Amino acid sequence: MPPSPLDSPAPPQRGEYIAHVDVNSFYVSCERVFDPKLEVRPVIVLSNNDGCAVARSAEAKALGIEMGAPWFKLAADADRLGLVAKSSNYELYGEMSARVMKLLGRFSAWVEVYSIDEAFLGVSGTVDELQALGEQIKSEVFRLTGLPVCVGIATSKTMAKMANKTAKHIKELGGVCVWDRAPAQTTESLLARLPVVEVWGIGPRLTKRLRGLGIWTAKDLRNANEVRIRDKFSIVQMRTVLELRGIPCIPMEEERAIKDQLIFSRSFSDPITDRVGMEQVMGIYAQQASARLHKHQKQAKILSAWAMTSYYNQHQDHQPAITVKLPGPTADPVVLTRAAKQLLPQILIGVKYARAGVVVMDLQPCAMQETFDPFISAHEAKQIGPLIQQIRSEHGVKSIGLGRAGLQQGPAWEMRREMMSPRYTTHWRELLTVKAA
DNA sequence: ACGTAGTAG
DNA sequence: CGTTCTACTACGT
Repeated sequence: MPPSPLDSPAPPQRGEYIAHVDVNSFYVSCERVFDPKLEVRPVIVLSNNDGCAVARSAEAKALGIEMGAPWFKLAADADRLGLVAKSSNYELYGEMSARVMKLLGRFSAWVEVYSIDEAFLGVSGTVDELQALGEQIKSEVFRLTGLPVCVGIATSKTMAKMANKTAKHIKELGGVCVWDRAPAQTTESLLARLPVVEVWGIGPRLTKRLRGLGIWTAKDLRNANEVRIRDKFSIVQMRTVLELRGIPCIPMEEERAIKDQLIFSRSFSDPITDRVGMEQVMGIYAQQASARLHKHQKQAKILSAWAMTSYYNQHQDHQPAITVKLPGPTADPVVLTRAAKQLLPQILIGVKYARAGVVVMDLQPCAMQETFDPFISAHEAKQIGPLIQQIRSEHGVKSIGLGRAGLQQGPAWEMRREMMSPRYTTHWRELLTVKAA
């Protein structure tokens, strides 16, 4: 039956929705909770090594400070601008995150923790009920943690993210945006003004290629032929097109009990140009990976190691990498170190390597039972890894280490603070040597 | 199965 | 001179 002006208003439709909750400038907001003087000032939080800005307050953004802006370019002007920079305090952020996520569990039994400061919630109701729910989430999180969040609610994850972005940008919304509650005219114009790079899942490379197809805005992408998009790009981008139409294609996920891989990688304060230096790095990184595997009670079946020159090094570009099948599932530092050092033959003398990393993959939980395994290594059987961890916890992390990674007087790069992540570095730079094999 | 590309936060 | 770190999915071979 065609609608007529005499019809009573449609009864409010209850529907299944997804709420996206995101803490505003998360790291900065955490700092502000414990240091209110930072309110109203432009504040940034720096990455490891105090390398670049990874979180910016609204005031800092207003100063034109970009995400990833290198601190060395900002430091000179900081005083003049009244800019406050803080080094990362990941322990603090992790704990604040846990508080927020626990709170969100009160509003939905279906919470997917997407990142340290974001979650998706399965919710349902009329758009007005959802508006009230969003406002309640926002005020309760603030009341109980001191952290400001925005809430976006829509029928797909991509649109929930879009709604959240809208809530952040249009301050009249008060930090909550229920997409379907806004007049179509409004949402259409929002999509038409939003550059396609702002869409969740569309990065700079895809943006360039999409422009070649005449797709510049979120609206252009939504209206694109999804099959054509799939053929030109991949199934992922086709899903994005459908999600922009409000059709959920990205399911809510269970918490991943077992991560697929674990990475330890760092940039060096000074480049490494020889195999001895790289050998030491591989030893340290492999032992870090081992420690994390132990902590999570996991074992790995595959190890990759890689090194690379700086992205900014115009003269050299070398990215050696290896992948090694481990003799069996293991977290043993001796086995992992030996595997990681297989990268060394590929290291070219004189090339300035700027970073390196160790990746362990194909992770599985440690078997609880003590099974007979003819392939288990001698060190593993003797539990060298757990022993090292225990000694470190009792005598400090500088007390013990394997091979070159245990040298207390390492080469210059090792002593630079830039080598270290804010939490772990203060520990593992002070290792001693022990012969384990 | 493995290496590469791209993306997110 | 110098620009983070971790983790995922998809694709090509």
